[in-house]
Amino acid sequence: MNVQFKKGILELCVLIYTLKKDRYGYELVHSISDKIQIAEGSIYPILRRLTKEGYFATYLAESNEGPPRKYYQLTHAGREYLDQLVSDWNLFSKSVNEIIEEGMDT
Amino acid sequence: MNVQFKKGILELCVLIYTLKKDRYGYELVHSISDKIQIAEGSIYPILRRLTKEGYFATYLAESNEGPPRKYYQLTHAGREYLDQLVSDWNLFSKSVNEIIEEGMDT
DNA sequence: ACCCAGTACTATATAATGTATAGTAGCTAA
DNA sequence: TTAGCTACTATACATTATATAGTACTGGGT
Repeated sequence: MNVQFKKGILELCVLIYTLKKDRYGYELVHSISDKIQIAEGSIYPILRRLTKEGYFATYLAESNEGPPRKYYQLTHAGREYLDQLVSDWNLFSKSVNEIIEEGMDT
Repeated sequence: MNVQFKKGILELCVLIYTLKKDRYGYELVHSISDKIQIAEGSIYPILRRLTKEGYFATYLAESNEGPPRKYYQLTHAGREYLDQLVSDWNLFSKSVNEIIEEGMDT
């Protein structure tokens, strides 16, 4: 899949998946990859950045399937940022679709 | 507007706008900016790259409103590439919308 | 006891691309 | 003649997805 299209959207995906429950990195990679193929190396930098910016709180929890998991919990600021991103996406994709429709109507 | 969302899409926009008739750079900047705000510095590198890759043929034409204009004409390969990009975009935006719908249904 | 696969995270370097900024140059109108 | 619009070029920069490598824990097969 077109790599450039993903720019900015992975952030949105990560935030959405943490909306209903706390998630850990490895889980996010595989959940998101069901829809949009991504690499492990893409998720962890995003998680660190969003945490640094105050959109996630984190805590460690033991696992019986491997090393401890770092869980990411959406903060209030994170929720607001997510809403903004979704709104931006809706406007953006609408504009792109209009350009395509107007340009391709044969 | 979210800068990252634009990555990869400007290319698609440029190609679409040259589908019905040949265009020059300055014209493209302003046409596309009606829908998605972009800078002059974004368009010209794209035009040079797409030309280098064989998706555009170019020719100069005089203008009575300023310096000569370099027109960009979509090649057959350019048309095929555009079709591919639109197809990629449709799949991508569908996936993103599914993720948003599934994640935000309260 | 040993090795391998799967799980889980971290760190670094790289590639792609939109933007900012600056510069060149032609035309028209006040 | 000067300002403003038109039109293109070039360079440096910021952001972000990826590739790659490494650390480390668990459990199963031999």
